[in-house]
Formats: sequence, C-alpha cells, structure tokens
Amino acid sequence: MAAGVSTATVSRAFNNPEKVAPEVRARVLATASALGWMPHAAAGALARGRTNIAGAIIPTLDNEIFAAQIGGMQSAFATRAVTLLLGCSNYDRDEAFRHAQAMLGKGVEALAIAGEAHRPELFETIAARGVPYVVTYSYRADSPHPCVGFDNREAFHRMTRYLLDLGHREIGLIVQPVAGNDRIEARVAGVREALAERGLGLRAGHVREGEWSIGFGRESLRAIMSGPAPRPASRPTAVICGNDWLAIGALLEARAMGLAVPTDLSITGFDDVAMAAQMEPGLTTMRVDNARIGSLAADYLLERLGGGTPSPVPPQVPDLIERGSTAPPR
Amino acid sequence: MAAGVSTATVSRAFNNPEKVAPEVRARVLATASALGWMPHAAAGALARGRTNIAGAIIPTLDNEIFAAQIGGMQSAFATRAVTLLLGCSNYDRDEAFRHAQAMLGKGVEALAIAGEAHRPELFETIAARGVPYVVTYSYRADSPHPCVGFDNREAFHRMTRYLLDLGHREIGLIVQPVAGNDRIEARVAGVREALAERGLGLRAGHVREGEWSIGFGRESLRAIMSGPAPRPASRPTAVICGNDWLAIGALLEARAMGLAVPTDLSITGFDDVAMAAQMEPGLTTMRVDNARIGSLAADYLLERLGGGTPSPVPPQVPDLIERGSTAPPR
DNA sequence: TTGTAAGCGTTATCAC
DNA sequence: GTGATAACGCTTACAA
Repeated sequence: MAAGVSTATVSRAFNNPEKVAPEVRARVLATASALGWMPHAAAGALARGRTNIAGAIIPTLDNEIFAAQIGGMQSAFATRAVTLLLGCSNYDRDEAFRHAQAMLGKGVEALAIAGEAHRPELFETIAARGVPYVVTYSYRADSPHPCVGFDNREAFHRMTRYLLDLGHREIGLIVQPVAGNDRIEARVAGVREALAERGLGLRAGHVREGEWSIGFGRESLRAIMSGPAPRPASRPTAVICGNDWLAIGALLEARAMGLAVPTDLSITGFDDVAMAAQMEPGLTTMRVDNARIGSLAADYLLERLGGGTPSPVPPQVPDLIERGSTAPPR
Repeated sequence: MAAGVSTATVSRAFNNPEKVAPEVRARVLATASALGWMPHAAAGALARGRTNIAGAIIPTLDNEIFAAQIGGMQSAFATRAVTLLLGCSNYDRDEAFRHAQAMLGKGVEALAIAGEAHRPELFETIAARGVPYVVTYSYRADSPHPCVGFDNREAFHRMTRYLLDLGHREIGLIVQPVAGNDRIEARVAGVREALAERGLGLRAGHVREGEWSIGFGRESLRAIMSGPAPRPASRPTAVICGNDWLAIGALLEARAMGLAVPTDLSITGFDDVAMAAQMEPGLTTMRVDNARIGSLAADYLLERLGGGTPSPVPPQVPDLIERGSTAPPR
C-alpha cells in the first residue's frame, strides 16, 4: 500500500487498532484519509461474513407513527454502526414479502417487521435463515413472534371501558381498513369485547371502516349520526375512532352538524398527534412512544446480534389522555 | 451444486436467463427455492463492482415532508431493484457528513441529500468518488449542485407579494430555525426581498424564529401582536409562517386573543398539511408534491447510474392555495 | 449451452 | 507487531 505496509496491517489498523503499533496506525490512517480511501464494505462483509445491515419493513412512511418508529430505530442502530435498510409495503403482503426477500439477499442480519399479518412464508424464510427478527407496533402475549409494541386489543378495550364507565351504552366506531392489518383488527376486537362484557354490542350502522383521513372521519360521523334511526335513542352517544385524524374529522363534523361535544356526543382518538390537544374541546386519546418502540426493537435485535439472549421486551402501555371531548352522556 | 450444474450456470440462470437452457434454468430456480438459497449480494457486489444501493440523507423523518420524499424515492428506486439506505442528520452537519461517509463505505452508487447547507467536505468526498448525487427539496438556479426541488426564496417571495398586493404593509414572520438550514434561510430572504422591492422591511419585534410546532406558533403570534407597540398601527396586519403547523398555532392563538382572521389579521402557512383546509377559516398556504420530488430525484439518479446524462430536473413550482385566512387589511 | 478458472477487496490464520 | 496467503461467494471472460 501507499503507506508502505501490507493490506493485513491496514485492515488491523482499522479494525483492531490495539494490535498495531501506534506509529504505524497513525501513518495508515493518515494516508488513507489523504487518498480518500475507505474500506470496501462489501468485500469486508464477504470476508467477515457479517454485513452490519439491519432491515425494517413498515406499511408506509406517510403515517407519522411508523416514521417515528423508523427514526428511533435508525438512531439506535447507528450507535452500533449498523445501517438500516427500509422497505415500505403499502399494506400489501406480497410487497412486504418481496422486501423481506430482497433484504435477506442483501444480507441483513436482523429484521424488524411491523405487525404480524403477513404471508407465512415471510416468517418461514426468515426463520430458515436464522435471522433474528421482531414484530413491531403490536403485542400479543400469545404471539409466536417476539414483539415490541403494545397490545392493541387491550388498549381499545380500555378506552371502551372508560366510555362505558362514563355511562355510555350506544357506541359508534370509525376505523382504518381492517383487511390485512392485525393492529386494527385487534382494536376492533378490543372494543367488541369490552362491550360484550356489559352485554352490549356494536350496531352495524354505527361502524365505519375506511382510509384514515380527516375527510373520512367527517363523512363517517355524519353517516353514523344521521343514519336511518328508528328512534333517536339508538344514535350513539360516543364514537371511538381508530386514530386521531379520524377523530378530528369526527369532531369537526359534529360541530358542523350542531352537535355539542362532549354534551351530545363523546369522541375519542388514538396516537395523541400534536393537533389533538389543540382542538376545541381537546381530544381524549391514547399516547404511545413510537420512537421508543423503534429504539427498543433495535436494542433487542442488537443484543441478539451480539450473541446474547435478550429478555423479551415488556409490552408498552399507552397512556389514556383524558381531555374535553369525553363526558358522561346527557 | 445440488442442481448438478456449475456455479457459473447458477449465476447465469439468475442474471442472464436467456443465456441458459430453459430446462436447466427451471431446474436451477427450483432447487434454489427448495433450498431457500439466495445469491449473496455482498459477494455479487464485490465481483460485479456494483452494489445496487442508493443512499438518502435527510434531517429527520419527523417532518412529513421528508417522510413523503423518502417514500417516493424508495418506490422509484424499488422498481429498479435499488435499495435505499437512509440516514437522518437531525439538522447536524457533522452527523450528515458521517452518514455520507458511512454510506460511501457501504458502496452506495448514488446519493440524495436534502439541502445544500452542508460541510464542504461532504460534497468533496462524494465528488472524489465520482458518485452521482442530487440536492433535494431546494432549488437555486445558480447552485453548483444538481437540484430536485423548488426555489424556496421564490416561493416566499411570491407569498409575500401576494400579501402586499392585498394591501398589507406591516408583515410579521414566524419561521423554523435558520441556522444550518438553507431552505429556511432562502425563505426569509424571499420575504425580505419582496418587502424591499416596495420599500418595506421586517421590524425586529415582528420576527420570531424557533422550532416548528403549534406551540411555538401560538407563543410567537402572541409575542408579535402584544409586543411593545408605540402605536397600534405598527402591529402587523399579516403574518407569514414558515410552515403550516406554525400557522395553525398562530391561527389558534389569534382566535384566543380575540383577533378576527382574516379581518384583523391575515395568516399564511406552507406545505398544505391536511389540517390546513380544515381550520376555520381555511389556511392560505402553498403546496409542494414531496413524494414527487423524491421520485424525480430517484429517476434522475437512476438515469445517471444507467450511464445516461439526464437533463436537469426543472424546478418544481409550489401552488399557492388561497383560503380564508387571508384578505385585504381592514 | 455449459464448465473452468481468475479475479473482486477484504479478513483471518499462520508464520516470522 | 507485521507480512504472506488462503478463504469468502459470486461474476465473467474464455474454453470446450
């Protein structure tokens, strides 16, 4: 090499600084930076059998909860010089599977996958390669996978019970598309379960499922509150929304319809986006630290990469944030 | 190999399907999938001298504009089997530089970098390696770098002129931190320039700079509108905000202060987040297709990777969306 | 059409 | 403490 040493020494200078004479080391590093030289990672990966690459598969970055999760994961991995490969499935199982395959091919040493509603081959392929992985954002005690997240069913069960305890009996529900989304499925199940425990249920006309947007929240609230009601008593006195944007839409539409919140109608959201606290009245919602879920997932995987057997990550517990949008029914 | 063929044939079966007998090809693919075998990307990269990896460096995923950009970029790259390495600098030049170095080491073949306010070494290192790159989200006609984005100065110049044409003469400004952020710097410059063209300027007490949050928007508006005013006439009749969240905060605070928008005060934002249209009154703002910026950047880079000389991407032009938050001053 | 064999740029194992 | 040298798992002339 230009520094007058063998390639072996260069390699050591970079990877095992203590195994090389300080003076030589300095010279190597100096010429390297003078030449703008950099170890070729692919060659290193091949020789070492390690790539220092991890992968994350999420539905989409459009959703701030996943963006936050990836941000947290990325920082945590960066502290150990692990780079993050990102794949967005757009809520498509096949696309998620393709991303997983591509990542495995690129030699990812660990994989974080949002949710567990995936093609079985996905987990099989990962297992076949012995690559450590976690399912993020969701948590089920009896899941076959290691999870880092919270129990969606339990969270919505809690929110529903909160409304029931306030005295509500007729409850509406506006959620994101359930198909292929185990988190939403669990949320709906949580609501139904809590209702069933009090001998109640969800009326078909009081449930709406569609894209999570303010617009769909508005439209859904109007449909629910002005549907063919045999008697006004069957109109819900509370509406649970799958996330804050749906809830904000519902809140705005309630105002537009002349319904007083929370007097005529209670509304709840999920995520505690910045806007939730700013609404009039403030939105009752639940908060999860998504960046933390990302960094916990990364830490877990890093530990496994280091050969350790990390203890399972305990489920995160969302905070129920009570604001002005909920109250006992009139 | 297990399929009874040489490694060369396996390689061809995967990379040059037409160069191998269909029957053999089928057998190879079949045994490969049966064994769960997959070409080792690092080895391939080493032998071929190509990694099929691109990198993107952005400040943070917390900001939906960057998240959207990365989403668009990722999809566009995915269509050509290029995977995206992501790095977040948290608005720190050193961190951005470190990410760039790490990515170059990983063998990225193209780089997209948000903004041009970076350490000069960053661009030098990239140039030294001959890696194609683009600066995203910002555009300046006389920039030394290839840009994919819009002219931030021009956009805010336009917005300011719009307010001036409505008849405003005293204008306030609430923006994100300028330090190390060329996009924001350009926006402020655009405002000052438009004012200067009419012989006007920004009063010190009417300018606020801080984190882009609803909270800072509120706090800033209150400070601006209740500052030590020698005479009420010097209070601004319009406030330009660096993004929609600041503007939404300003709008909410104006309402809280009993100021009528737009009668007493006009307010403008930037980005057209979903909430902007839902405010009362709707927020006048500007919209940019961020996902498109991402995919345009990826397409440009892909073209360069293919050996082509893509024509420079024309600057995107934000739409000025006029809503109820602006009107002539009283 | 298929096989042989020489790299690709590191790391790791030996000697020295 | 340092230098040869054999892997690592592929791609790609070149031969057959």
